[in-house]
Amino acid sequence: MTYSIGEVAKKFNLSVPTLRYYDREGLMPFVERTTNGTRVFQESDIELLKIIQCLKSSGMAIKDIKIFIEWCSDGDSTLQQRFDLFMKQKAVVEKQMEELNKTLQLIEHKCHYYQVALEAGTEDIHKNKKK
Amino acid sequence: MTYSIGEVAKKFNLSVPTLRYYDREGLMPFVERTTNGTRVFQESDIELLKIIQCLKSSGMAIKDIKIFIEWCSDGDSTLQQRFDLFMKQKAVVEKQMEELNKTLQLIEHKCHYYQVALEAGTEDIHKNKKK
DNA sequence: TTACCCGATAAAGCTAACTTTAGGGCAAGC
DNA sequence: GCTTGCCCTAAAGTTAGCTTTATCGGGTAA
Repeated sequence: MTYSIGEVAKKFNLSVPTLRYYDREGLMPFVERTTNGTRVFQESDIELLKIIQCLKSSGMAIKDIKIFIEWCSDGDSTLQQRFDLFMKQKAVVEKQMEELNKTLQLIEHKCHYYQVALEAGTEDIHKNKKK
Repeated sequence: MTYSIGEVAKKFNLSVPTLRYYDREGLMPFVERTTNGTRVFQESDIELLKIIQCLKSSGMAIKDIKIFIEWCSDGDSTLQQRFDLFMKQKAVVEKQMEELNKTLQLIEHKCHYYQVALEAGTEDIHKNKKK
C-alpha cells in the first residue's frame, strides 16, 4: 500500500504544502519518487510521520527533529542518542503536563470566581470578602 | 509595595523589553507612571500579570488576552463574557492535556523500543519480532 | 483535444512574539 | 562633574513555521 502526498495530507490533517515544506527541511528523506518526481509514501513513511507529529506536539523544533531523522538514517550507531532523545523528551512532556496542570487550576479558580460574581451581579462580592 | 519594570521582569522571568512589548500591545493599561514616565507596578498589576501568564501558557494569543483585559476595564457588564472565556479556556487546556498524554505514551513506547534495541545492540531485534 | 485534476518547484509573503538597536533622561555615588 | 545603572521610546530586525503565488508537467474523461 502506497499513498500520494494528498492522501497523506488528509490522513494527518496537514496541508500538502506543509508536507512538502517538511520534506524540504529534511524530515522525509526516505520518501521515494516516481520517474517524473511524484512522491510515493510507503507504510514505513507513515509510521515515521507519526513519530514526527509526536515530537512536534511535544514542542520539538523542526531542525531538531531533522537531527533525529538523520540519526535514523545512520543506523545502529546512533541508538544511544535516539534513546537519550526520547528520555529527554519524556521529561520535557512531563514538565509540560505539570505546568498545564497549574494553568488548569488557575483557570478553574477563575471560573469559580466569575461564577460567584455572576450570581452576585458584581465583581465587588470578592473585594468585600477579602476585607 | 510597588515594583519597577526590572523587578517585575525578574519576578516573572521575563525580559524587560517583553514587558514593555506587552504594555504596547495593550495588556497592561492599568500600570501607573511617575511624572517622568517610569512605570510603577502595584500589587494588583502583579495579580493581573499572573492571569496573563496563565492565559498565555494555555496558548491564548496576545490580541485575545488584550480583549479580556478590555473586558476587565469595562466592569460588571462583561462578567458573562469573562466567565465564558475561562470556561472555554478550561476546555482548551483539558484537550491539550489529552493530546499531551497521547504524546507521552508514544514517547514512552519509543523509550522502551530503544531500550530493547540498545540491549540487543541492534534495531533489527524489532524487525525480527514483528515477522 | 481541451479541460481539469493532481503532482512538482522556486521564491516571495505572512504572522506572532519577541529582541535588538539607537537614541535619550534622571539620580546616586565617587 | 562624570560614570554607572536604571528607566524611557521608536523603529527595525529576527525566527519559526507555514502559506501563497507563479509556473510548469502528466494523466484521464468528455
